[in-house]
Amino acid sequence: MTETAVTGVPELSDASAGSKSEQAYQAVKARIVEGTFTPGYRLVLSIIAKDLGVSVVPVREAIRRLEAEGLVTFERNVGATVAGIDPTEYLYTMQTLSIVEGAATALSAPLIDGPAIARARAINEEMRDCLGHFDPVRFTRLNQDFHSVLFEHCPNPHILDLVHRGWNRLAALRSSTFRFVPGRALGSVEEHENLLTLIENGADADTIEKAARQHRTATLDAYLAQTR
Amino acid sequence: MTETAVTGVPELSDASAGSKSEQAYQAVKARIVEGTFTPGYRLVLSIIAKDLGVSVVPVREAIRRLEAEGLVTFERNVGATVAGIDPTEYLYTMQTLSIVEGAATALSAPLIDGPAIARARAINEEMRDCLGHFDPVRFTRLNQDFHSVLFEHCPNPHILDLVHRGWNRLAALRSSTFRFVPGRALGSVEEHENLLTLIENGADADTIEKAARQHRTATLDAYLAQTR
DNA sequence: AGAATAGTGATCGTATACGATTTCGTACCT
DNA sequence: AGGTACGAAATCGTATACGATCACTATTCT
Repeated sequence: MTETAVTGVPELSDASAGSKSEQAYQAVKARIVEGTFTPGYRLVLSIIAKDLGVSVVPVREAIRRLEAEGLVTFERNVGATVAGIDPTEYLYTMQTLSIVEGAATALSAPLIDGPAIARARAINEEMRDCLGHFDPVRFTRLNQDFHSVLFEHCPNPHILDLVHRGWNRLAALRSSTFRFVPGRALGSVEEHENLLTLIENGADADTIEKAARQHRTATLDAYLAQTR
Repeated sequence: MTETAVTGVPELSDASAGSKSEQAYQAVKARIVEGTFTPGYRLVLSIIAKDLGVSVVPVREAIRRLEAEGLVTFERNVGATVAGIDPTEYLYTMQTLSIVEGAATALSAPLIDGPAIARARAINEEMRDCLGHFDPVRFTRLNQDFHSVLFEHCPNPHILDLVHRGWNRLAALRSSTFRFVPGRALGSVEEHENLLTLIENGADADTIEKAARQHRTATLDAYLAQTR
């Protein structure tokens, strides 16, 4: 019926994946990550089903999958809401992310070649440019690109998956809990450069892991200092 | 005739939780972890539904949740099978587990009090006893108990969750891929004792993390040496 | 005989319908 | 006036039915 009733969110049914469960999963996930559905938002199965032009069964399945990823909380006979209102969750997520990102960086480091480092460095310089004009969205996106380059050859897909899940959680939290910390951005860029140098020089895994971990921890500390 | 069919509904095995999705989830998960459903086992929705006395919809949902946890692989219009036939998966899982267990141990260490250490040590001594009579099942169970004591006060639930997921994956793999390595058991017990001493003496987080990580890595190495 | 193809059975995918549970508003009682 | 009990609306939970897709087999053409 209401095929394109949802405007402003173009790609919902055209999601290349075959099954409607998959479409629903991708659609809801995208809305959470991009901030359309903010933490605490009530996800009513029937409404989402109607918006997406599918039945409730595939939507229900999608919600459950999102629950398994920690993006949604689900209560029997009550309903689903977008997770992540609690600042404590932010702390847990950042801590976990510091660990898995550290490991992912250390594992990837030996496999990063010259061109990849050059690409990462270019992205980082773009980030440095961003510092002048206040643009948190762009900065965050570039930050993710930077780390994506570092991880693209990570030999352990499980760890990479954990990193992506952490990023998704953060994206969901960002819109409400997390606020861009201006004073932190410069340090972040410097640490990136630092990390690249370590990788270039073939530093040992332990050093790289520690540096990557602290890079994430520093962001957490900055957040804590700001909210105090 | 079938109007009062409700009275004759057979028990859903050992299920306990409320919704049937949950029951199906727990039931299938238990069968995978305990080894009734071995890797490669074909999970036909309709058969499982019939076995459990429920419809296919909740079973389908349960399977998808298990897929998200990595215990099941699912292919559209083909079916679901118990995951984990690939030895490479074993490697990935062990590597990931070494990282998250290491972090969990380091985070928990400062919170482990005297009685807990005593309990862990008692379990470890039981494991030492096991070395004489060949009993891999009991050994594995005690090993899990040992680490559970260490982690029971882990301040970050996300990390703890990752540990448990890893354990579940291993349990699913164990029955086929993994074989008990007799020569490794003694080393494992020694490392446990080592770990306890470190914790008792208040060693710094880095040392403990590294020790815990190597404890897991050593098992992986032993497996690799054996299969060569 | 070998390969391509059409037919058949099995299994998944989703829509619809109905039942179960919770929540919230309203009226009643104390 | 405050609290409690009842009832209606909303929402989730699951069974059933039917359609779509895939694997496998038998048949036919070259």
